[in-house]
Amino acid sequence: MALSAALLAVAGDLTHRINDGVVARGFTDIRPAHGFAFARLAPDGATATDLAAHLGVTKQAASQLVDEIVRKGYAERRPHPEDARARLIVLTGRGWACTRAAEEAAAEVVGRWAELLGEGEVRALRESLGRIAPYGPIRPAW
Amino acid sequence: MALSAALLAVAGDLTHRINDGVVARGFTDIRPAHGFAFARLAPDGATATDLAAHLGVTKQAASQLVDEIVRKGYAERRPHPEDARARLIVLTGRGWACTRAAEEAAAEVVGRWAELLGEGEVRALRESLGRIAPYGPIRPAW
DNA sequence: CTATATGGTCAAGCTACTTGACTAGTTCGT
DNA sequence: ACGAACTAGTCAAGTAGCTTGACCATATAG
Repeated sequence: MALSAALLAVAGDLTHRINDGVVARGFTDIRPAHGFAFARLAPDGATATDLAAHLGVTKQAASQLVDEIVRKGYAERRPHPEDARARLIVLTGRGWACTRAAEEAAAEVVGRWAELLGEGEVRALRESLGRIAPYGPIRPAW
Repeated sequence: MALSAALLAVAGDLTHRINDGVVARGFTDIRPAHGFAFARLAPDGATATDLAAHLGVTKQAASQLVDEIVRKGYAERRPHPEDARARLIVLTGRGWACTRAAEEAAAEVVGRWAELLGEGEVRALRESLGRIAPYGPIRPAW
């Protein structure tokens, strides 16, 4: 199997399994895309435009996504401390809980890889992928 | 950076770069999803239902995708030799050319990785990913 | 202090998917 | 061998998540 095909197959499977794990932990109303958004919001919040750039979509699409996660109680819009035009989107408690659930689910999958490959090989994998990972937006796979 | 995040970032980037490479080679009217379809059709053709299972979508969606690539000249529907209900979808010359273009583009990206990591590490990467790659459908990343 | 750029919203439209209902052909059970 | 159940594919309608375009409010540069 070609490297690129294997990589895409593993990535698709990983996304799917993380989503399943998050759903299994009781967060049934979100999609994988939201997880990528949460990852950007997690440290200190972000503006809708930041989020748009991170996800590689228009700011309108990002704004709609924010509407949704706000409506579902995962985040809230606050006035931005330094720019009266902007809003700072921050995770709520529920948002953080969901983020932790995603991390647990991801760790579970990686744990299964460790059983197949061994710890050393998993470390090497992380190391290699980390060195070729891009800086730009995290896009959906297609 | 976490392993799962790095993997998804690399996969998203790879998909995007392959698509760019395919477009640069003159195939401007297709999307990454079509490439996954071509991969399934390439050896000996497949039925729409096979394709649906491979892509993880409904057969109606697969059928619509087939409509599109037939209309654009990448594939054609033939009567199935063994089942009068079914149609065998096979690539045309243009479909094969596009598939080769995608392989070239993928090889180009992997070549860049080899510059960053070295040949040995790329081999190890392929080996590791091959061992954790799933058998099921190749899904879009989300 | 005017001109231009930027953050965000509103509205409308598009596209790739979905669900549901159906026809034509195949396979299984007796 | 014949009817029941299953399977390949299509037609039609609906939906979700994105897009483009127009716009307002605030910020920044000349």
